[in-house]
Amino acid sequence: MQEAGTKKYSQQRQAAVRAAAAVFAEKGFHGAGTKDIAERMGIKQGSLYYYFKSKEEALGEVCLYGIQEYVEHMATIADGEQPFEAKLVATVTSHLSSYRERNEALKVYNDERLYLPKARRSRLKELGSDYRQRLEGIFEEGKANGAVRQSVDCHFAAQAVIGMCNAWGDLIVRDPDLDLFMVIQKCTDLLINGFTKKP
Amino acid sequence: MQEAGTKKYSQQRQAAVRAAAAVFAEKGFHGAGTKDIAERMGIKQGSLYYYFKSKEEALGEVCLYGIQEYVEHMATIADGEQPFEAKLVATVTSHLSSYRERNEALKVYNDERLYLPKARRSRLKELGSDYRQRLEGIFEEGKANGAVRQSVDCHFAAQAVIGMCNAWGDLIVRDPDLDLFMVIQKCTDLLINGFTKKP
DNA sequence: TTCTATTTCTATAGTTCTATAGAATTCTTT
DNA sequence: AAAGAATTCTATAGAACTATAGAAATAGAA
Repeated sequence: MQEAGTKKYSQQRQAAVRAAAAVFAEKGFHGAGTKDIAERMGIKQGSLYYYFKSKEEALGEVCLYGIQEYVEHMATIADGEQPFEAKLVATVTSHLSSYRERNEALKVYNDERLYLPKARRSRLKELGSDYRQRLEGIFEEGKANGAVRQSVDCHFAAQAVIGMCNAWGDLIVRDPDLDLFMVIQKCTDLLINGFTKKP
Repeated sequence: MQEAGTKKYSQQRQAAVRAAAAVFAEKGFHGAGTKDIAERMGIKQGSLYYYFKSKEEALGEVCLYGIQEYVEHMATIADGEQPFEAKLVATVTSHLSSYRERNEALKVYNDERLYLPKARRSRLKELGSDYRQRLEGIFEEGKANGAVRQSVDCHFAAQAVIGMCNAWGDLIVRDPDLDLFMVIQKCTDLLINGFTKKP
């Protein structure tokens, strides 16, 4: 069995997670077979179970991989010293870029995580809440220092930003030719005009 | 076999489509079994094939059911005489309300239609394009008569509205206690502030 | 009622999929 | 090179699922 410390093992396991991410993103959790994942790695179906105890575990790993770093990045943004608008731009940029960089894992987190059993979902839930709360905090801070209109509901606003980014993220994953920076720029434009005061 | 004209048949078939919609929305196309759908109708698994030639056909019907009326409604809005803002409000209202009224079918259209074979998807694609184009037209009209800022990209704007509505629609389907009209009001607020000129 | 058409049921063939066991191979270290 | 550990393979049990065929039940019309 695996010695979790092995360098080769963890590299290959990372590859397994990425392969699973790609396949789950394309076919969905239930639509994807363990055979599809294995094939993408160039190994046989049964061999996949050297890396995962079950298909569900694979999904769990993909979701975690998909959201983890990106939540950490949000913490950095939220705790920073920048003004509201810069934080919003940074958030949208980070969120949308991660759809490209980390490939399909974030999409899988969004679309398939509900198929995980509750126990496996709790850690993901924490991370998701963490993200949303920090984003909410950015809006609250913005309201406090006058950048954001008083009528804005911060909880709604955070949800709206996340929802919009995910919707565009879907298109970004599906269409590799879509201009990422164009999308980032237009999204932030919309949000800034939508939430901040006019000079 | 079925005589398509029978009143009872079409009623029961409608029930079958709705049952399929509910199950597909909850478990996804591949995660759902024909048994689940049949059970929800109170019939046995095999009997379902009296109404559908295949599971795929069921999905096709659900998607069609999910988007059809709602596209027709959009045509009415787009061709109307109202000013830009009223059209935008009507669009968002129609879109989000249909997540409640027509239950889960629209969610299924959004999330599962890609699992249909191309042939079956073409009609849906038409309807979807139709919707987006008309929405784009509303923005163009708005630009022409000065309501919408000149810097707005109408194609982007239409996609953003759709994406935002779908994201909230997901939450609306998942959480029946979520206040629909609150969401509608806040979404339109954001969009109007984001896209129109300030007085 | 009796005949006919509609709807549902039972049973099953045939397929596909997950997970496991144990053998075979490859890599690492001594 | 030989031993031991890590990785992959083959083969398969066992479960689940789709779709079909034909029998049974139900409802409607004559």
